[in-house]
Amino acid sequence: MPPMPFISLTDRQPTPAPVSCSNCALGRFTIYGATAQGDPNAVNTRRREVLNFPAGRIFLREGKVQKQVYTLYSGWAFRYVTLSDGRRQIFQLHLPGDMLAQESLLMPGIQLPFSVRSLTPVTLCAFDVAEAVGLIHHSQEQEDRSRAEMRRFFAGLHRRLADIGRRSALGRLAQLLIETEQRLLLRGLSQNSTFLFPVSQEHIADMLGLTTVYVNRTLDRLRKQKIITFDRKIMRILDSGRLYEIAEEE
Amino acid sequence: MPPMPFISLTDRQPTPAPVSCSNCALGRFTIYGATAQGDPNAVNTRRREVLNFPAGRIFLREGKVQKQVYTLYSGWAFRYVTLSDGRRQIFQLHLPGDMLAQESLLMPGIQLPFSVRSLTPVTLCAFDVAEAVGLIHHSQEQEDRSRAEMRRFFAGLHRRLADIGRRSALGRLAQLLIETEQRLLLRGLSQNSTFLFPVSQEHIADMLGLTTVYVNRTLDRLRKQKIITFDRKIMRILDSGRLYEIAEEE
DNA sequence: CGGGTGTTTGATTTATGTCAATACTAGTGG
DNA sequence: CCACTAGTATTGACATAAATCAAACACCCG
Repeated sequence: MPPMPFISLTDRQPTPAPVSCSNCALGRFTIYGATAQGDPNAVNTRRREVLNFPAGRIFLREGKVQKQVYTLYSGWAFRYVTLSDGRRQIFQLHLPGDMLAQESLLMPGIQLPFSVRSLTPVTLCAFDVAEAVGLIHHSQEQEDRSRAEMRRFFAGLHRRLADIGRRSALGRLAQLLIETEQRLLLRGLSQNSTFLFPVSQEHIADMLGLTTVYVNRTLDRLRKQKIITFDRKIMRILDSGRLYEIAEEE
Repeated sequence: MPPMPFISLTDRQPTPAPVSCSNCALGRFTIYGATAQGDPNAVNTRRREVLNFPAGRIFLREGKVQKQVYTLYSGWAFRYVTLSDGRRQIFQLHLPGDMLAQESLLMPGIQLPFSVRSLTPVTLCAFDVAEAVGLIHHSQEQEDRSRAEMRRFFAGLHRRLADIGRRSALGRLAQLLIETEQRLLLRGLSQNSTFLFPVSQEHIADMLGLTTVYVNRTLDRLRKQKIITFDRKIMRILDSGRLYEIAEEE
C-alpha cells in the first residue's frame, strides 16, 4: 500500500488533532499500527489526552520517570542532552508517528537519559504506560510491529555512534540525509526525494558532533556538487546514487 | 556487602568454569543475580552449556538472531562493527558478569547490530532466550535487578555517544577510565583504584573514535600529570579528583 | 634468540574548530 | 506595507586538535 501524505509538504501549520483515533491518518504508521487499523476504537479508548506545545518547548526531562508515553501526532521533536558547559548532543529526531519515551515500555521505571524538545509546534497523544503496553500486546502482529520499531531505533543508535566515531563530516551528513529521507518516506512525508526538514544548521551540528560553521560548509559541498538542494527548510536529494556512495565511503 | 574479588588482579589465566552454579562466585553480579544467590540450582538447571574461546575470537556475528544469550563468566569481550573499508567502532566492553546479547531478551528476534569478539580467553555460560527470560521473571526483585542492568547499559550507550560527539580526546579517555573502574569495582575487580585493563591502545582508539597514535599521546598526558599509571595492562588511577574534573570539563 | 605485535616518538598534514563580520529571512508591531 | 529585530546562514582569515606517515623501540612468546 503506497503511503498517502497526510499533510502537504509545504504546510507549516500544525495539523489539528483528530477528534477520534478512528479517522487518524497517522495511526497506521505508529508502534500500535496494526491495532490502529483493525480496531481504532481500542486506541481511542486508551488515549488519555491530546497535548499541544509550541516550537522549542522542553516537554520531557532528563532523569524523569515516565508514567505516560506519547505518540507524536504532528510536528518534529528531538532527544538530546546538554553537558555542563552547554555543549549539546542530539541523539535522535522524532518524526510524526514516533512514540516518544518508548523505552519506558520496554524498561518501565527507567529514568530518561535525555530530554525531549519540540522543533516545530507539536501535537501529542498521551497514553499511560500500562495502557500502551496493553495496546501492544493486543495481537501477535501488533507485538511484532512494535518490536520491529524498537529494533530499528536501537540499530539507528548504534549506527549514529559509529558514524560520529568513524566517519568524516561529509559521510555523517550523507548518512543523516539518507536515514531521514527513508524514515519520512515510510510515512508519506517525502515525495520525489523532497521533504520538509525543519532543522537549523545548529541542530544538524548537534546531531553529528560538528560545528555550525562546518555544517554550513559541508552542506555547501553537497550543493555545489549538485547532490542536494536545501532552501527554506526544503531538502531535495538530486543525486541519491552519489549520496549513497559518500555515505558509505566517507 | 563488600564484593570479593574472584580472580587475582594479576592472574591472566582463565578462571576454570565452575562445575555448578551453586559455587559460582560471579552469579550475584549478573543480571539474574538475585536468583543466583537465593536459588542457585534454578540457574544451574537452565544453563545449557559452558563455552570456552581463545582471545580474539568473533563468537557473535552482526545480523544474526540469537537463540541463546551468554553470561560472560571470565575474560573480557567487546561489541563492535566494521565499516566497509575496515574502520572499526567499538560500542562496549564486556566485563565478567555481563550478559552478552542481552537485547535479545528485551527484543526477541532482533538481528544484532554488532559483532562480539573476545579480548582475552573467555568462558561463557549459555542459556536459551526463553529460559533466560524465565529466570528473570523468577521474582520481583529479580526483574528489578535485570531492568536496572538494562537501563544502565542503555544510559551508557547514550553517554558514549555524547562523549564522542562532544568531548575532546582527553575528556573521552577520562570518561572511559571512570566508567570502567566503576563497573569493575562493582564486581570486585578493582582494588585501590587499580585494575587489569587488557586492551590495546588500538581498542581504546576504536572505542573513542580516535587514532592509536593519538590515544598514546593522550595517555601520555595523563601519565605526565600523574593522574594515571598504565603499564603491562595494569591501570592505576592516582588522582581521581583530577580525572573527574577532566571528564567533566574536557 | 627472532619475529610479531603493540608502543612510543618526531615531523608534517589536514579536517574541523574558532572568531568575527556581513547578509539574509521570517516574524513583529505600527 | 514598511521598518525593526532576532535568529539563521554565509563567508573569510586564522588556530588547533587530531590524523597521517614513518621510524625506532619494547615486550612477549614460543
